[in-house]
Amino acid sequence: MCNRFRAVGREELIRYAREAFGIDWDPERPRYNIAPNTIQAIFVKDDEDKLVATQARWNLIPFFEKGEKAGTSFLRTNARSEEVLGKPSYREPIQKRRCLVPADAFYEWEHLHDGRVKLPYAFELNPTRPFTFAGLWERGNETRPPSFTILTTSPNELVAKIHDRMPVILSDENAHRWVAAGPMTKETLAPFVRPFPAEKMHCHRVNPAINSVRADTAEAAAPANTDDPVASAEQPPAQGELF
DNA sequence: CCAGACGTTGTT
DNA sequence: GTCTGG
DNA sequence: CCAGACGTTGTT
DNA sequence: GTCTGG
Repeated sequence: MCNRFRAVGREELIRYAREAFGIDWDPERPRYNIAPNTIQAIFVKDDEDKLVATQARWNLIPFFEKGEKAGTSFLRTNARSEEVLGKPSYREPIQKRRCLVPADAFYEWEHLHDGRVKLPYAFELNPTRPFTFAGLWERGNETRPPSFTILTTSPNELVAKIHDRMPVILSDENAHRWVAAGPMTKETLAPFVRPFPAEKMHCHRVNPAINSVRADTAEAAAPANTDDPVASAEQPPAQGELF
């Protein structure tokens, strides 16, 4: 789960970065449909321990993967918070390269009719406002930019209706702590990776046009038109041909 | 995550 | 069915 | 010792 | 690079 998210409210995101983190950041364009392997802003500590926005690719490529095909065997867009301390890909990032991923929604799909129908939902804070995912990043090199992944955890009651995992969302207070220097142990990690409270979130169905990663538009990210097309959207496609 | 492709030969 | 691209 | 993995999600 | 499996 959580392989799509949204960051569209330019003014809100600018204000959030400045007021919550003291970061001078302008997302420049709204991203309605952020997909794996795309470049997106993350917040990291710089050499002087100051929080800054930088660009990174969503799909963490671990330091041991070299060459052209690095990162192509499978996605590392999510990292299980339960496993992250021990996995070779994340062992060092969880200690030294934690980051924040600014967003204002994430998408989840409800699968119907044996997976032939996929209904997208947007999950937002309530009231809707920007937030950050807990992320990890890895350095880039001559041929590729830095890369990042988003931690996952068990779902809260709201997300559990659709999926059995959810991304780790940080309170503003925890976001500061997340990127503060310090060793991470099972005990110190635990308070960060608890499911974000369901009562502070809400969700709604979205236009299925969002399914296509190329649909990076306000129309595709708009709430589903519940006046009519629910039935048709949920109608199973024809079951093969009858000769 | 979902959508869309899924192939070879020739080759001025 | 399975892989790649976004 | 060497070889091979190194990851997550979904499963109406 | 480092860990796991054989």
